[in-house]
Amino acid sequence: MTGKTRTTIRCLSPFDFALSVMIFSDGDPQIRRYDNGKFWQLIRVDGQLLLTTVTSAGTVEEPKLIVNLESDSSIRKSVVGEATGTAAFIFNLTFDLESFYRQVRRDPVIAELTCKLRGLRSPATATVFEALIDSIVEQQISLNVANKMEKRLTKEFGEKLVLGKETYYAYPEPNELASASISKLRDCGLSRRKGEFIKHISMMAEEGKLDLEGLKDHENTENIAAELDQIPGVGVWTAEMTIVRGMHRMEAFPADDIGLRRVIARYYRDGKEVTSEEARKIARSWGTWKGLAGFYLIMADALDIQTNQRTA
DNA sequence: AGCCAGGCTCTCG
DNA sequence: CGAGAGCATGGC
Repeated sequence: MTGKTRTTIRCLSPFDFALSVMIFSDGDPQIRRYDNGKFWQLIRVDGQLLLTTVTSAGTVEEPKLIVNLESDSSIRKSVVGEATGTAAFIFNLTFDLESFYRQVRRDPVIAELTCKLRGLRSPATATVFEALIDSIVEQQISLNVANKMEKRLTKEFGEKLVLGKETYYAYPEPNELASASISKLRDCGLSRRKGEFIKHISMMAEEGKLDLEGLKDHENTENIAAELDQIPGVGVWTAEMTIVRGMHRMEAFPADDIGLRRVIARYYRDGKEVTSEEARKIARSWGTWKGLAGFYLIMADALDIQTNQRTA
């Protein structure tokens, strides 16, 4: 028995769906991908895996999303609500972009980019766990290499959903990585060290000694960073990346990030390298959501957008 | 070939 | 304590 259902989501304006999911254009079709107007990935609700396909049915100024859910068993009504809620979280649909735009007016570079990339929202992972594990995988090595390892991790340890002749993989749950052997983690390309950190974190999460998802509810973002920083294998960079990409706390600003420093160098220093201290200084005029401003820079760079503004 | 990639920890001195 | 080595793979 299979289940299929369709629903729509209203979104806070503006929202440019195609622009926001463009980064998944080269994604693995069995894991997470954007292609030909469609975004898809598995979403887990109460242990049930749902192939979630999202398309746009509106405009940037009057956005509306269509969500199709498909599973290998029947889909209950309450599951539909939770799955669409997760989708809304992934795309950060309730964030007030206009007040972000108002805040960055002081900085001519970001202000210009927010006009050219109007409606861009930064996608997040469905769980904090996924953001944290991926960030550990991405420590030090190139994104290209890290992404390959993440795919191997997902296909090796994640649960799969078979629909017709297609197979999809969900991101591994804590228990699935907690019971992984170090040598199998090594086979995914991870260093022994990283394998041990990931296994340890997964065990802590599985045993309830580490409530990663609960961190989302903490008032103070700096406290969350401090708590994450205590975890073995997690430093400032990993904590901030996890907060930004797993919680949508865009007030966090990963100034240590080499990729972010590179785009800051491009748009503010004519390509001349900046230290993390300089990056922080430049970001002072970006208002509350500095992490989101950074994301705009990264996307602008990826799309090779030129700016007229230049600050010396 | 060797160096470097969205870091972090451990070990010396 | 601060500096430095070591780790993993793959692209250039």
